[in-house]
Amino acid sequence: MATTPEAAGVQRTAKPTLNSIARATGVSRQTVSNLLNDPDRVAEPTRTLVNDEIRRVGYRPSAAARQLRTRRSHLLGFRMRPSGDGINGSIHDRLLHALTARAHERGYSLLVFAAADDAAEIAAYQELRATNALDGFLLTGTNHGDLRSDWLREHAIPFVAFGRPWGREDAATSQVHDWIDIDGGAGTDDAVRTLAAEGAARIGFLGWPEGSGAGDDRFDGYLRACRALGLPCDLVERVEDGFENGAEAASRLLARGIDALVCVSDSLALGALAQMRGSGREELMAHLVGFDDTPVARAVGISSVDQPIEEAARRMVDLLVHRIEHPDSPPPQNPVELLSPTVRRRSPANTY
Amino acid sequence: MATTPEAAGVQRTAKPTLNSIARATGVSRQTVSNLLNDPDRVAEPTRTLVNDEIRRVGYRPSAAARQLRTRRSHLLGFRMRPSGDGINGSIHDRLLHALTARAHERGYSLLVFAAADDAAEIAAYQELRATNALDGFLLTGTNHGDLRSDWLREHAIPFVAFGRPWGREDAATSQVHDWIDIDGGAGTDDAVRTLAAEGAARIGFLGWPEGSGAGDDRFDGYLRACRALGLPCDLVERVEDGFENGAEAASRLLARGIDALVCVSDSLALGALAQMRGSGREELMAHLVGFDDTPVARAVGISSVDQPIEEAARRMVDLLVHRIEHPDSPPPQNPVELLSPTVRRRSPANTY
DNA sequence: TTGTATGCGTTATCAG
DNA sequence: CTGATAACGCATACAA
Repeated sequence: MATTPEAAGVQRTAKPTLNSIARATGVSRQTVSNLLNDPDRVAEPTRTLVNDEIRRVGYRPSAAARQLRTRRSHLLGFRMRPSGDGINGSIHDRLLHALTARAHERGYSLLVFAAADDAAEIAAYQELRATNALDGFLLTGTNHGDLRSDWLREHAIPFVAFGRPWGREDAATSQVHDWIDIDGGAGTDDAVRTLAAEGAARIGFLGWPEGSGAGDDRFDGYLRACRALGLPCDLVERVEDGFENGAEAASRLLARGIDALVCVSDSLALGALAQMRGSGREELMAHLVGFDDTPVARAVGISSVDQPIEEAARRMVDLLVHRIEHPDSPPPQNPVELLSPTVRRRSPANTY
Repeated sequence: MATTPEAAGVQRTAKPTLNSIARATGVSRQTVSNLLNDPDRVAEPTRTLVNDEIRRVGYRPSAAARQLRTRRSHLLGFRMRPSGDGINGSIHDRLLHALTARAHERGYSLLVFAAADDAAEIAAYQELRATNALDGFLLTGTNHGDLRSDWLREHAIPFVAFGRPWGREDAATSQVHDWIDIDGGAGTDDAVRTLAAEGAARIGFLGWPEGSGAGDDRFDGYLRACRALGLPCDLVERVEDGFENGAEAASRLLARGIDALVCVSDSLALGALAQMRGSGREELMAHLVGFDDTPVARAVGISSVDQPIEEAARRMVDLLVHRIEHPDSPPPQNPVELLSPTVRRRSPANTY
């Protein structure tokens, strides 16, 4: 890689270091260090002098050296999940992006890693923690009896989850660990009420099989609203996620007579939409609500429950950073938080 | 952080280090180091002795210390792009996942960062390179006169792009920098031929406005195939990406009389599909081809050009790692590579 | 084959 | 308010 010196006029100087700028300004090395970490400790004459030199040479502290000394990497771990359906997966993408942005604002970076299953994820924690000294982890997709959170807690590793610790009676308020979640039940509740206010009397529910935390939660919201409104609450189909399944289940619901439909995902909603059209029940298309407000729903014009992902990401990072930087002071914000989603009302594109 | 010693029975031992396991086994510190970096240099009796101890205490080398010494972080940078349309965005997600997995196999991790535009991305390179000592970068979405690649090249920072250096006559073979790309033109070419073989005579093209590398490339493929086949090649609409735009443009194409349609994205294809149905031209839906083979296309049953993203990711990582670890030996693989996509033929779900 | 010395860039401790 | 000294964990000549 022998670059001829004259060829690179721009920046042929060696990488600036604490030492080099100390020499250049005639102060000692730790004065420079102090200036960076605790500016008030250094008096005015030297302060600007050193500051100017720092800017002049474009000095940036070495994360490795700092990490070696402070045992902090300023790195947060995030596991990449397989794209899955992809329609709903876009929300994962959105979360990652929001987390990255917020972490950056707080002086942290995200280290992403792939893991096939939860066991592999735990192994990754261990490895990343030991070698790369990750300061904490951001979890997604918590499920019943989640092994990951247990492991992390046992090892006293800071983390915050997107999703409640499901499977506990007190899931919605449980403080077994820090978490931020979206109140899915409130979303379906709201959807039912919106539909009912528009005149729907037989509102169907198209959800996931019993057993998934988020799915059950959304089902509960449907139940709650229908009962409160005195509407039938047995127009229910619960199937695995996916377009095809949505279409099939919707056809059964259609046969039983519904005049509106709430779905727990946009994949299912899209399938239902197709079924409605296929069955010549186009008038129902405007009374269909999906979940996640994915780009597909926006494009096709399906109403959907919009989750405040960016807000959730902000809180997750803030909470985690607090746990890392002030391990034994209580966080300024609630360590468990249920955020409310919003129903985005729209009607299928007229051409569609 | 005062944890009572007796409370934590599990692992109260200090973090194992090169020194600690050297002491425990009675050898010197660098013997242990050697064992790790060049196992052959240490003789059999000691080898297993030390190895056992390493496993016993679960020793893992400190990345920070190693990085400080070797000036290598084993970290690769990847910029998160805004989700955008989201339909097409899922391919970005897929790429990131594949890159992460391959990097892991090669002993590297991905550091993701957010940047609003290319200028911010360059600033991020500089910062991440200086502080976190990233070994290299993975670029996506190269465009005409890309500033990022120029900057990286000037600063001799290893990188590989997903996308050609557009805007050069020799884009398809240009070696101005390492890149892997999908041969979009081959994809549309293939799509046209497939459609023609099935009897289509007036094949339309729904693409992006002139000026985007990938878009022009795909248009070229269409042109090439139509001319070779003696088919009209002027049934063209070029609009900004999106469902609505796709629907509108498709209606114009429909009016001009087409019997098949090739689109440069699944968003556009989905819009076109809607338009076809809305216009009572359902028979055309089976002769529609999108691009990227996104989950939406799979769900709805739109044919689509599938890009070998995983393959591309594998090559990108391998190439970049080679550049990092063997800066002046030529890479074993071609530093620029055009991968062929595959047309996934399907027909719209019958219920849809 | 194994051990000794030294330095990577930073922060912490404790003098002056 | 400033500066000397030590240490973080590892790798790399070099010497034995």
